[in-house]
Amino acid sequence: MYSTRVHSIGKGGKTIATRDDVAKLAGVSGATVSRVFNCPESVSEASRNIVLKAANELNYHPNLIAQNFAKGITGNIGIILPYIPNVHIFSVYYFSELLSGIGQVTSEKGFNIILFFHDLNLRYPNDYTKYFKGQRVDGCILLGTLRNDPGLIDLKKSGYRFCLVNNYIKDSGIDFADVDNVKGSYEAVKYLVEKGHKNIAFINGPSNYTNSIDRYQGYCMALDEFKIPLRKSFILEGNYGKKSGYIASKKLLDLNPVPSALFASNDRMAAGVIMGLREKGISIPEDMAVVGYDDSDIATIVEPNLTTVKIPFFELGKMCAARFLDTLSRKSGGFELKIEPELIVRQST
Amino acid sequence: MYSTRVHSIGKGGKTIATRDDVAKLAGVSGATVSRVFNCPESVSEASRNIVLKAANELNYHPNLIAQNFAKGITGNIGIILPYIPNVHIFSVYYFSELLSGIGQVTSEKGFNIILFFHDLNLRYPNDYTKYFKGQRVDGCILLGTLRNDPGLIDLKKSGYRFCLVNNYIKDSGIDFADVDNVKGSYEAVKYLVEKGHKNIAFINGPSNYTNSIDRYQGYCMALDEFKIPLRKSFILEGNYGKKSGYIASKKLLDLNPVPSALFASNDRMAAGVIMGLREKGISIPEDMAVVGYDDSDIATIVEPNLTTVKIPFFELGKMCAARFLDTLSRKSGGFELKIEPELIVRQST
DNA sequence: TTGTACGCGTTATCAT
DNA sequence: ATGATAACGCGTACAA
Repeated sequence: MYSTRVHSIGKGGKTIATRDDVAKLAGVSGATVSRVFNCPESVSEASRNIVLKAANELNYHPNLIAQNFAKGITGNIGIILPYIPNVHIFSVYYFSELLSGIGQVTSEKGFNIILFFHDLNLRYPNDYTKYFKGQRVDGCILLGTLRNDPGLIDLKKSGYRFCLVNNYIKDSGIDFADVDNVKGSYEAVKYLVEKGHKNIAFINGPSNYTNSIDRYQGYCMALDEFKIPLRKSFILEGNYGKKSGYIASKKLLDLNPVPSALFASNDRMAAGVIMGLREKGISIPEDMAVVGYDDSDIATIVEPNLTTVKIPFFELGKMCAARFLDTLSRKSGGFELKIEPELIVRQST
Repeated sequence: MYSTRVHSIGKGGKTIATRDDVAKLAGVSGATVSRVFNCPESVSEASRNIVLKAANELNYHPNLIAQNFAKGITGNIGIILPYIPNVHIFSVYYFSELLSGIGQVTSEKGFNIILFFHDLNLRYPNDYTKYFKGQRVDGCILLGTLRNDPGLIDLKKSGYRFCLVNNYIKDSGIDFADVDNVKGSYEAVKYLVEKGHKNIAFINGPSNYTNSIDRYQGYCMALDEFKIPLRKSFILEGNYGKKSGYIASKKLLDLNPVPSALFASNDRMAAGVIMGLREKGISIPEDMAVVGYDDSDIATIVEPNLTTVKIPFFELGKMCAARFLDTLSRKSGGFELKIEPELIVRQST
């Protein structure tokens, strides 16, 4: 009888040695082979050497899938990314940085990262449970989720293990790691006010991101503190893309009064604004001061370099992953992390 | 007797239903349950309905790990990324784009992507076989590998399934998807020559990348074609970072003769050069024409916008993944893909 | 069409 | 210190 399974066939037809192959060659039981690889101190030196020699001879390596399968874990952490066809999510600064940070921590702890591309174009509410149902991950970290997404509440109810980065839902009990965007925004606007600006326009991102809401709140707080009236007409909305900043810049000069400063809720939009203003002959910062947000690589590429609010996304990713892995192994309870941003002053103000 | 295994415990202590749980509830065998999920047409409608009802009641979902384990496949494609502590690899334009492209194709085909961070600081030669030995992936795509890395030859000999992106090794039999960088570079320099430039400096990336060698070759080819002598002093080396371009720009004006044009082998270095030249009061393109490479997002952010060679990395990632998955399923033989870049003319020339 | 039974490569328990 | 052996959840050849 002959098995048609492909299991032990790999590497161009060569057979892959299993634990029991090694056991047979070494003249010991399979259990002893396992012990040599898992708790070598519980095996006599003699047996250990025989087993290691046999393992080496057969080029044996424990099958990680089988190992995890037997242990009832996967060793995989899922990362759920928003996916919109032809939008290249990795090119967005903060996703890139976050992923690098998460990847560093998880790989140090021996976990694999599995990427899931979540199609946001599907009908509401988002079903995130599908990434957990096949039990191929021990838990997931969700990036780029929307504010008050009911799918997140459903996911929480389902009992699966997950956390959010760069978003949070108050009183939901959902773990998260985020930036204190209220404070970041407040500091930026406060700085402009202290430089003597009273007419400060604000171009924000879409309101379906918690980020945007928080940044708006910080803007209001700073104005309020200095008794500067809030003008609705000064609030513009972009989509965090450069082009939307460019478009917004065209409206800026038609405002009455014309603002002397602009706060953009990310650097890309700030770059678009600067491009648009330059076309109109406005010089920065003399005619208009501009403050960005993120301190992405763009901030030191645009001319003049951007004054901006620095968000340490890489660190955020690391912290989030570390806490999440702790939580998974039940070493700790839930977590709600907020890290502090920092204002970086450059030539655009 | 009571099992301490965590297998069926998840979701906060609730039990996860298995195939045999469903079978018992439905009053059929486990095999029938499997059939309902794998080849429903081979099951009578009556049984099928009973099984589906039971499965629904128990909230049953086949365990993907166990499924693949039984089938002897993993369903995972590994992506090996160069990892250097505190260097944020995802922030590099071409990694981001490639990953997005690969991710799109693999997820469409039902594969998971597992990211591996390969520490380049370990001693030579690179051992890539470790990512395969645990048999947790069906194959790997390697990004950012170095020219003639002996570790790649070793890996090929080992018989594991893999391919390269953005690199290749001649006559090695290693599958790859790359850009025709000789041609891209040739077109860029030819364009400068045709604009009347004779003194064209070149800032290249490190020579341990095949990319760099190819771009150098294209530069030489174009000069040769127009009988322009190659000046060694015109060849500068950077590290593909903005800062290295900035540093190189300082040497540019000391050359004799002073070049009237510069070709940089990526946009980041071109941006650095422009920044440096601006400090010296050199205006672009009047005093010095600058051409970049990649057409990354930076190209339209720097002022003036960069004339550059557009590399469709996203498409490259898609093509590579598609062919690689084909190869894995033995639908096709090896592949050697080279895609054509395109010159984009903007204001910097 | 359906059920039985074995195998996948481990871990972990229990005897010895 | 070591060996048998039962899980783990599923696919599937074979028999019925």
